[in-house]
Amino acid sequence: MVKAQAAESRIEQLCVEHGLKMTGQRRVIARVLSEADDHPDVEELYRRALSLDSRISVATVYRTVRLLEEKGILERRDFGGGRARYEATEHGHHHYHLIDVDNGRVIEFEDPEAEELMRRMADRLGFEFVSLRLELFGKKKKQSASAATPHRKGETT
Amino acid sequence: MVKAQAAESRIEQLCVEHGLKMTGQRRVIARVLSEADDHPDVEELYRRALSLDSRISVATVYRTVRLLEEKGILERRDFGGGRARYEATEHGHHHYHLIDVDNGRVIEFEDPEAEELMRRMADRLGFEFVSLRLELFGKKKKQSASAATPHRKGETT
DNA sequence: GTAGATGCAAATACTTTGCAAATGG
DNA sequence: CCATTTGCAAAGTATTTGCATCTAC
Repeated sequence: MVKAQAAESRIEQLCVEHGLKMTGQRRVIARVLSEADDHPDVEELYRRALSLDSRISVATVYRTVRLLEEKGILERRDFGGGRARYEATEHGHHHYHLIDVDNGRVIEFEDPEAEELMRRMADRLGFEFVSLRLELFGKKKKQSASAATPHRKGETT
Repeated sequence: MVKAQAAESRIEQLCVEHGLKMTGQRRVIARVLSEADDHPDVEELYRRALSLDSRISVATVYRTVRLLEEKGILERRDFGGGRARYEATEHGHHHYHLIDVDNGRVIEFEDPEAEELMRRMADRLGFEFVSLRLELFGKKKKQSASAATPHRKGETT
């Protein structure tokens, strides 16, 4: 009684839960997104999807990321440079991005205080908090006397 | 000995200080930018410039905002919606933006804590703080029991 | 006088869309 | 089956650029 089938990717599961029709193309794109640990733009998603299945067009990638964004499964990011970047929506623990201005690399970090602070700020301004966009730009320091890099989640593109 | 001439706009002064050649078009665009208290996109800057002087092309507006951004006189913003928005760089006291998700209106606010917090975060991650992009998205609350709206700077588009 | 700025239109870059053919539930 | 989705190419936006002409310094 074991289902002998290629494992459903995490994002594919979410698609099914949202009642989306799972075409071959969507399955591939969902898989690419599930396996990505960076912030690919559409062109890059298309490239990765093509390497898994050649019968995908870039228009479908555009349509799919738009759909998944509307469903709240994906989040669109803008790190400058014109093109939108995508990453899977995370449930509770939000993270933010530090962009290395010298090479464009992106480091994710968490900061529980930041959201707390901004929730209070929204409240004071008479608004209900919806979301927060927080991007830090910095240059890597040369000398590293401190070994600790707390809250660091990883470095990607 | 009084110079009888149309007052130099603040941004025009900055242009001169940066050694830019002051053409008629640049003077007009500088004036429009100096007088703006909102976050106009290129199309809007072009419209305002045209109303002061008809011999300006949109290409020049694009070229000028790019130049002024490179010189650090202007800052480019992205509030979603595809087009870049511009505002004059402020010296010391930075402000951030709260975007009303219902109507796209933008409210500026200050928060000394936010930058402090992010400077420390950058430091912990081994980076030298360069800048911070912070945008808050919210919905206006209905009932307003609190009269105080501290740090509020103004509401624009 | 001359390096640099401008206008115009064509080019680019990213994204969306119309339509006929293909397909998932 | 039939409502949806897809591919393709054309259309849309926002922005940049080549080139001849103009202009600030």
